[in-house]
Amino acid sequence: MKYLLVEDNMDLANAISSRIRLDGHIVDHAAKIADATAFASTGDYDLILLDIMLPDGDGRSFLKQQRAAQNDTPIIVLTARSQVSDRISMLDLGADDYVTKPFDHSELQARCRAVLRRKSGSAQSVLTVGDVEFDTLAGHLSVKGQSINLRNRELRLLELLITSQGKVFSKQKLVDRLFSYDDDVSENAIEVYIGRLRKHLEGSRVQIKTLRGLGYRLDDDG
Amino acid sequence: MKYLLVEDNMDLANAISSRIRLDGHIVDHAAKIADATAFASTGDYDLILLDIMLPDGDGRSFLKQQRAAQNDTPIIVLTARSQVSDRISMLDLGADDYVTKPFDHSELQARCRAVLRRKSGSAQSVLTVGDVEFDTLAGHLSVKGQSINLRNRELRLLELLITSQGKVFSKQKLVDRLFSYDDDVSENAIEVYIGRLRKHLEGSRVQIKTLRGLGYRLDDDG
DNA sequence: TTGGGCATGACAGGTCCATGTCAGGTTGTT
DNA sequence: AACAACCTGACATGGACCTGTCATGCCCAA
Repeated sequence: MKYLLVEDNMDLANAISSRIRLDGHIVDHAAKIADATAFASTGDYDLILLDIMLPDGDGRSFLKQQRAAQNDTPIIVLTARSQVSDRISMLDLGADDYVTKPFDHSELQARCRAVLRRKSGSAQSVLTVGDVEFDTLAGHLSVKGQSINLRNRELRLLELLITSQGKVFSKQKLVDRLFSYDDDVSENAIEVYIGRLRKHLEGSRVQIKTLRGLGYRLDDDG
Repeated sequence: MKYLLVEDNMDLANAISSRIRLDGHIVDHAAKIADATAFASTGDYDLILLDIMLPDGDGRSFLKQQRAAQNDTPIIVLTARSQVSDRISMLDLGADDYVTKPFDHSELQARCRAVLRRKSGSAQSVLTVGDVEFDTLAGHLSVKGQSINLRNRELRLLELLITSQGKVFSKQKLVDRLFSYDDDVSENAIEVYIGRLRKHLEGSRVQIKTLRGLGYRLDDDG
């Protein structure tokens, strides 16, 4: 999963970011609304964590802006305890949930999971394609009943491909979704990971097709 | 578990050793019967893997020698495919099993487990002492139903103490059983590990007693 | 057949974790 | 009290694993 954290307090931002990374996710960080807007416009995020008090404006405007622009990426608002009335209006403006500061990480984690589950539609976390089963929550793959260990990056890549099974992803798109803004990574990294994933999927009906010049697609050749 | 591998072919010996170590066990290696006898006399091994063709004599003599000396450490013989008649006589001489070369590691592994299980008497692998449950096969500890993660060395130490619950182990004895001949380790390492194990056992009725000048003993204070 | 896109084995850097040592403190025995 | 045995927090080391790059070779299209 790729998170966008919008928060101007650097200490807090770093703390939250590192916890999210520990869970194996990617985080980009924006300290201003202007930056947040630029990041969000890529549409590469699965979840946005939004502080309301920001130096160049109110989180509310960002929220309105996003929803007006048809961006339905889940947004969780981080509010201070005092701003009670705000919290309700946040939900009205299209926020998916809010967490009152101070919070501990396990609470935030739980809210994130809940929101992601709600948005992804299905209550269940196990996706099945052909003879492949993928548990998005546990991050676990099994092929023909055989359990297979994936490394984190392989996992995230497979998650992308399998949740939009049949869709074509360009290498650049995959880079954008799998890496944070400031690591800059060659597209070859994607080729390498596709190769590694293919190795894991050997013997399965499910395979990753190369569309020369376009990208990759997960197919079920049943 | 501590293994003694008696094998003169260095390549094969190294291959087998490293696989055994990967399983978290200790291996000492002897290339000659003379060395093997010296090693085995310590009685610190849980299992002996014995090649028959050795430069300074026949594995048979070693086997006879050990059994005559009342050493009932399990012995698995490694034979070449041709030596058919030998294999039966091996069992008569007191071998517990044999494996014909070439074999793959999973086969050897399975035979070792089988022999160890047979020798330890109980078919079940879960030992219970007081409010502590220890699964020797899975290498897993739980205290009062709470699952606890142990590191490999802690596991092996606990395994020793719990399978001979009530017996006193001197620090030197523990070093001999937990480490291979060529790592030389201070007795302080044992003190450290006892301390770590005690931490894991906090809140349990079961505890490790210090017998000053003598060693350690696992007790159930129920 | 030529060139760009793609595949892949080998490798280097980094991170995480298990492990044993050390130093200094505590306990127990004489 | 004095000495040895023992305990323990902090640390250095090393190995295992993850990860992205590189170099090289393959493959497909024109």
